[in-house]
Amino acid sequence: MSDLLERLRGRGWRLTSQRRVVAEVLDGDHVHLTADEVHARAVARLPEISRATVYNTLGELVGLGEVLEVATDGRAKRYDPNAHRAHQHLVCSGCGAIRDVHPHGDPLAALPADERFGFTVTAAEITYRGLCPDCTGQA
Amino acid sequence: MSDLLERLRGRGWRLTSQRRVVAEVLDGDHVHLTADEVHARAVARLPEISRATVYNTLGELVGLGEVLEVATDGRAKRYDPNAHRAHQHLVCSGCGAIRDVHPHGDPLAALPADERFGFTVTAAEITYRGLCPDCTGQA
DNA sequence: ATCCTAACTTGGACTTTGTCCAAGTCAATA
DNA sequence: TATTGACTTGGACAAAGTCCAAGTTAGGAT
Repeated sequence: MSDLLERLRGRGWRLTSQRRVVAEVLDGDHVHLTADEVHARAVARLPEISRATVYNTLGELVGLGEVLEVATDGRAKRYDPNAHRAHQHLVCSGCGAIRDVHPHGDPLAALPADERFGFTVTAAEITYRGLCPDCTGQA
Repeated sequence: MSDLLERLRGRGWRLTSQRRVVAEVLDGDHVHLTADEVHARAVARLPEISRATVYNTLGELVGLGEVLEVATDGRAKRYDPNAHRAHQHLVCSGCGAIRDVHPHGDPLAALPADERFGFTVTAAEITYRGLCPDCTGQA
């Protein structure tokens, strides 16, 4: 993730301790935290960081294309640092767990021209739903 | 939509004027209203209907499988009465317009077993994004 | 036809998630 | 190390939705 910070500094970002902490919190695979979760973890490292700054920083990272915003339910948005490899999401209907997944083929290809209604279609987001191993038993 | 009301009555629904109005508002193709929009249109027909009842009724219709809840952005959920024919959604990034679309092939088939992480996968929701004809020119 | 009652509706308070702003602080350049 | 514009802060505000006690009513029972 420190390469991320370097990259952002190259883009004129001022490197504050708050931004560093947010970037650190988002580091890793299969990370899909809500803004509040990011804030909670950031506070653990930098107690005085404010909610507003976390929202600002997340918004900037999304705008810069470094983090994806994922809305898998009607609740809080989640932030996914895995923005540089195309992927989709698999969500557990029981506990809400999320995994990054890689379906094969181009999802856009499945939408025929006569179903595009004149739109210029540029992306397809897929949410696969099911029960994770832990939740399959219970229910 | 009156067949819907009959069906629900068969399931023990009490047929109130409020529920009838909500069902009427949701009638049609390519309908993707937010709860507030449903409320506004319901009020036009039945001025004293409350927001709480609209939320209750929408929640019941979703629970009964008669209406789909669609969250295409991080904003308000939308309610789609076209629950009985499988379809996906095409959303305009400019103005938010939504169309029902029917990609071919089974979206689930594109997710290989080794990308399922032990989940029992039951559904795939696809959101295609792009610009509608009206928004393609501007931007 | 009318009565009864569980089911439904209501309005308002409350929660969650997120945005906005004026005032204070600080990273980075000179 | 002084300066300054970018950044951060906390609190007020807004949008979307939930919850609840009290009042109303659809529809079966009489």
